[in-house]
Amino acid sequence: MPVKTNAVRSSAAVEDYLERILELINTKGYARVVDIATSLGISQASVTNMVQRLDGEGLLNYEKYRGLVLTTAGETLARNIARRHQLLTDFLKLLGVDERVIEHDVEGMEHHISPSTLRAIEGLTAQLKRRPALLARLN
Amino acid sequence: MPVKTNAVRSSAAVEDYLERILELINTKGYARVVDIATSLGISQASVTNMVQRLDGEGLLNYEKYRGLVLTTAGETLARNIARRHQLLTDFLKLLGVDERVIEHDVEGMEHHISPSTLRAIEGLTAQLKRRPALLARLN
DNA sequence: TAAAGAAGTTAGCCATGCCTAACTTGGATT
DNA sequence: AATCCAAGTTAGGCATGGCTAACTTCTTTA
Ligand SMILES: [Mn+2]
Ligand SMILES: [Mn+2]
Ligand SMILES: [Mn+2]
Ligand SMILES: [Mn+2]
Repeated sequence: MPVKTNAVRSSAAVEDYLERILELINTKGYARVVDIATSLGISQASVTNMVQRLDGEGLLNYEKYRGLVLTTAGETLARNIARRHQLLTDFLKLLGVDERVIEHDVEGMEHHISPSTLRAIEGLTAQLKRRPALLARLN
Repeated sequence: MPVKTNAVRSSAAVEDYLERILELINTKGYARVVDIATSLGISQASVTNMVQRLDGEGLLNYEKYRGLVLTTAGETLARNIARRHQLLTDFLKLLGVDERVIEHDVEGMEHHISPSTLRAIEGLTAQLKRRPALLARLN
């Protein structure tokens, strides 16, 4: 029978951690506690704490003093939030919003986008890329 | 000389309270603790607590056991978040997102929209309302 | 191989924002 | 005016997610 993957209920903080961990792994090949801390602008102690929690929740495998790898569940969540981040960024770039503002706003908004809203903005973004007519003089 | 209104740093929770209080006042004429609690789906105790805090922060005037009114600062904040809520709702409605999903997503997203992002989406929404051509077949 | 420094962990703390249970207040009913 | 009950408040607790300070482990270097 098909395996029912329990929809993990993840907070904004959890999503930010997973997203950043995946990004570090993709760019550096690994994600150390110190890297995660620096990248998120928080203390190493906070990262250690969260990493232990995520291990307990089965989102990553963590070996004390060693390192961590995302589980399948963790990577799925990470890719999912990364997708929302990317789409929102694309969309706002299209609208000509300043890069710094985009980063700030997307970092918050990305955690509140349901699948159907995501699809709608995705579709609109695609249309706008094709016909950028009405993008002139937006702000 | 011009009065510099200190930009009050408000959390998502504070914005939700203020927005709801303004809405209650606009529709019922007043905002009782029990109304706010029911409307936000939280306990009266939590509301009492927050209301006392908002009073301390000068966002409303609160008289124990009596009632409360928004200060100018509080009402400004309330109108501001209400505006973000309305715009996002309009925008997603235009995209054909389901009402329930809109409500859910907007309630979260509204707290992460900078002024320039707001203006950009505002402009886009206006354009789309004028030429709804590319809104066909979005989802 | 021993020491030093970087990385990681633990302990204890704090703010936010929610809860329930128990108590108080005030307005309506009689 | 006494009583009742809805509304309001207080006390105490909990989860989340930060922090610093102090300690431990690992790695690199002399
Ligand atoms: Mn984020
Ligand atoms: Mn992100
Ligand atoms: Mn909200
Ligand atoms: Mn709202």
